[in-house]
Amino acid sequence: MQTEEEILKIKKVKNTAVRTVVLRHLLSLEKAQSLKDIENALPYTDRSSIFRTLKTFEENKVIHSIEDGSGMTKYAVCAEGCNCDPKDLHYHFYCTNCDKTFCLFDVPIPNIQLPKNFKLQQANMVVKGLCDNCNR
Amino acid sequence: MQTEEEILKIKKVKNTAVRTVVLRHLLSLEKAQSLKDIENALPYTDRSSIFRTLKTFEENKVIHSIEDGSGMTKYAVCAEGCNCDPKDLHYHFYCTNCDKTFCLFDVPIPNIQLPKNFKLQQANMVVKGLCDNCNR
DNA sequence: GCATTTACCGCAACTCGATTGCAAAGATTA
DNA sequence: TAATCTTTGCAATCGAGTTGCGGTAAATGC
Repeated sequence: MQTEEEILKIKKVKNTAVRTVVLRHLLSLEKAQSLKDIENALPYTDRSSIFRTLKTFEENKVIHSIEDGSGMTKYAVCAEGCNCDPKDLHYHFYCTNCDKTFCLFDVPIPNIQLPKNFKLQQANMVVKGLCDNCNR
Repeated sequence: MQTEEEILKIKKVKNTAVRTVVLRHLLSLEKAQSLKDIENALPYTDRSSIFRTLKTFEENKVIHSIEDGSGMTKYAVCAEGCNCDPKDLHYHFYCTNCDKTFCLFDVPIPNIQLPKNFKLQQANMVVKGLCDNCNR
């Protein structure tokens, strides 16, 4: 497991107080977080600072964003070695009961045969249902 | 191809002026439309009426909604016989250049082996890239 | 056919997540 | 140190989505 400092260094993002605390928070959780989640967890850090930090992280591929259909964009730390290429794609699972979003790194994404002349750049694959905790 | 009246009858949705015009508009286009798209195309129809119409259509499985990551929910008419079950899933393609969203009915969705005790209800699979028109 | 109930429509207002302008504080460079 | 660039915090704004409400139209009961 890499530390915040190592990740920021590798991704060439300057280390600041807000960036460290946001990244540490994301690393400490296994689930994707919304801006509001992070804001609530870090009450002394300003929302717009967190917002801009997330944008910076995304541009530099420290994190990736997920549209899970909950109405809020969520963010999760990229896996080590991830370049956010199509090959780094993975499914996300959104629990419709507890509103949590999981990265399904272990579920392979098949090759998608697009129509002629369409070019794949990215994908956002969200599977919805009940997570193990809510499926009882 | 079914007419608006036939579809509404089959899906047990009462036919009204707004519903007819909205459904006709969606049927006339091969691409998924946002509320704003529809609003712009139907300048004499009120936004909230269109909004409620879309909600009604969605509840009654006349249309399905797509979160393509553009920030706006888009809507497309369900294929004939669609029940919006997981088996009726299909990929959507979002063109990052022209902002259009296509239903890829012909691309099969593989079985997704979820982690133990997770239950699939729905999915939102959006592939992003360039459409044939923009990929030149 | 007429009264009553229910559903639909249009307008305006509001909610809330996302985003931006700006000035102060901090870091970097010359 | 001075000049420059970046980051931060606050407040304001934007825009998609949603709702309350009164009026109108359609369906139902008598």
